Amino acid sequence: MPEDRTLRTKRLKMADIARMSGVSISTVSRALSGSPLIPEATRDMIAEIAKDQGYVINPFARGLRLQRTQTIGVVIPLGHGGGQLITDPFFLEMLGRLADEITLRGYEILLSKIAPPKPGWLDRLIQAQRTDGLVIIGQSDQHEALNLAAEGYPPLVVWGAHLPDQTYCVVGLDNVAGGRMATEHLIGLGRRRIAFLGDPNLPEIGQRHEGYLAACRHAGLVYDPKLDAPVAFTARTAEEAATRFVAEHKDFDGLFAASDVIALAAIDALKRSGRRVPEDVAVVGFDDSTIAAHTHPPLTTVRQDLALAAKLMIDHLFERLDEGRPMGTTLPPELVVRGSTVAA
Amino acid sequence: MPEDRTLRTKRLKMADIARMSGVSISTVSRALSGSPLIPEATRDMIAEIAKDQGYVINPFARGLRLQRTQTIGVVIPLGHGGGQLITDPFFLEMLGRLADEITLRGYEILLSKIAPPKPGWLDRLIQAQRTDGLVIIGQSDQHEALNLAAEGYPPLVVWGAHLPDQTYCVVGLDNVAGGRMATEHLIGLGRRRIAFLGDPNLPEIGQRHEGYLAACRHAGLVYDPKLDAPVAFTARTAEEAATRFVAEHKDFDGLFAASDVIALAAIDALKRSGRRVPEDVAVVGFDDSTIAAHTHPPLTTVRQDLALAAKLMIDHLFERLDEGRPMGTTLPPELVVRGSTVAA
DNA sequence: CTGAAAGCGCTAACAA
DNA sequence: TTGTTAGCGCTTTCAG
Repeated sequence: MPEDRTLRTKRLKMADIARMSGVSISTVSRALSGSPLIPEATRDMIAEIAKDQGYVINPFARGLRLQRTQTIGVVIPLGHGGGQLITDPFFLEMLGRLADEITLRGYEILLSKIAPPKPGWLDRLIQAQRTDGLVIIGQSDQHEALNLAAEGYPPLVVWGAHLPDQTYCVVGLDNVAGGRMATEHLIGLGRRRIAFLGDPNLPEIGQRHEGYLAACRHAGLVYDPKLDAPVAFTARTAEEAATRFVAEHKDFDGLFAASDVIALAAIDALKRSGRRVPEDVAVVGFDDSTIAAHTHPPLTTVRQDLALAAKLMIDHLFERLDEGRPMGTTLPPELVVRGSTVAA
Repeated sequence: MPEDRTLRTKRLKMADIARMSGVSISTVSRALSGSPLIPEATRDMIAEIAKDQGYVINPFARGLRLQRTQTIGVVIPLGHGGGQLITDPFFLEMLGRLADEITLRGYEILLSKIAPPKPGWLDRLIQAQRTDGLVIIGQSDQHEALNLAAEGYPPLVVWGAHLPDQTYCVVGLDNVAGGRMATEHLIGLGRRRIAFLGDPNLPEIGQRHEGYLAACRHAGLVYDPKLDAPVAFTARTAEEAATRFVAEHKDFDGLFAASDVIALAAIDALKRSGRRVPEDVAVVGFDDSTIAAHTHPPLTTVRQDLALAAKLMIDHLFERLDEGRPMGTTLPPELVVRGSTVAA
């Protein structure tokens, strides 16, 4: 197995392979790209020499020439709280799924964390021409920037909320339905004082919040802004808010959290404050992360199918790399009932 | 804010900025790279025009010329089980931490999943010259390949086990100590029939297994190979093995799992088989993933500090990008005791 | 201080 | 069927 030898010191270029094969550079180029102009025998001979030598085409040179990079950019804009770190299991799992889909299609993945997004960040990403297309995980507060960029740059797909005036391609859950579903579940269990935990300035959370409000209204519950805290995607703020709810509102008996991480943090805080879950307060999360099924109590949550979501996003992206202009897909939410709302 | 305008249709190049600024391309190049040859006034003028136009240097052209990419490759070799997907929270969290550290230093991240590693995979990655350096998450079964590649390629850092004949730079836990620690904890609780779950062909797991054996031996326990199952990092195989243990070994009372994911799957299986955790079987995991603190019961586990690990890896990598040749760091494991071994 | 020009490694007319 | 050649967009000698 020649390619298992120790690494040759020199980086080879096509000219080296050409010399070794006794042909010109163009012939090597054509042979390695499988051009029908080159007879099979020559092609195989060159391919073998290249392989033996461990030669790999320099993607920068190739990219410069072809104006294609064989790379998809995966971008995580962190416009809100959560500090600078990518830690929420939701992002991480989505990233893993996207990586699988992109690799499957023979593309490379360039990962960018934008924290915080500064004016022009998306333009710069596009202008740099480092990638053939862009997948944005989460709109954050960048709806306007996305709308502007999408006008002149088709290969862009976003995970997030569907917004009325949006001109870019979005794959996302029906968050209003998800929020309604979660809240109706709590109401159906007889809960009447239902709190909300999550930052509605983020489009997805805003829509989950809408669903929450709609469900409350429909059931004739009074909306109490004191039970509605715009916490970020971090454990700390969620714990503080939950602790405050307990202290200030003895009668609150239900909680809809905008993510599983928030829900877990809140449950911890509730327990510490002496409330039982689900007996005193029933809790619903959002995402159905891997954790949700294993927590104590197991978390009732709204499931997002990230494997499917990632596949759809990349499918759409590749259509857009051609002539297609799919405008996105809305996925149905699914309520997964577990012990945090219904005692086992 | 000019850069918030809609995207210009045309991709600009340096020549365009040169024309607009009334200078030559070389001057623009020098100005944008902050060369002291250019007077500040000219430099600012050019920088402003470039910014106004949303111009960004083409990294492929620059990379081709400079033979530097400003990119670090993060590689996940999946030589073993776990199928083709990146799903284990350990990988995902490590990836997130690395991304933070790399971004911090102004480098881009190229993410590669290698599943399964084929002969020459590492050479090809290196030869492609797409990255200035490589971080490998987990040795998988690629110790030999890493050793060979490291000879001629300094900017390589690996997360994994320290092996005696290793020539590459490794950051990793003292896994033997971790395994011993976990097992001694179980023994200290009076457990005598302790099972192991994990594939010792992976170097890290092999060392945890060594620690497990050493602790058992030291305590005078008889080693029973029937309580030692080489399961992969997936829930399914772990559940099967745990179920089998229960069926075939009525007296087994302790379990050391090579990862938290394995531990959780095993706990599920144990519960389904009617065993109580920790009363009937005490369970220790490994990793202290975010989940561990929230499971039922909360998981006793061996903590790996991934934030620190990621920082060390990237520090070492950048030293190696210069003249430094750090050979790695061994991190101390830390036992976190929770409810899966000691009832609350 | 500034510009002209060579060349990084590759692909694709265009010629032969 | 193959080779010659002109760039892709940038940096950097070298010459003013």
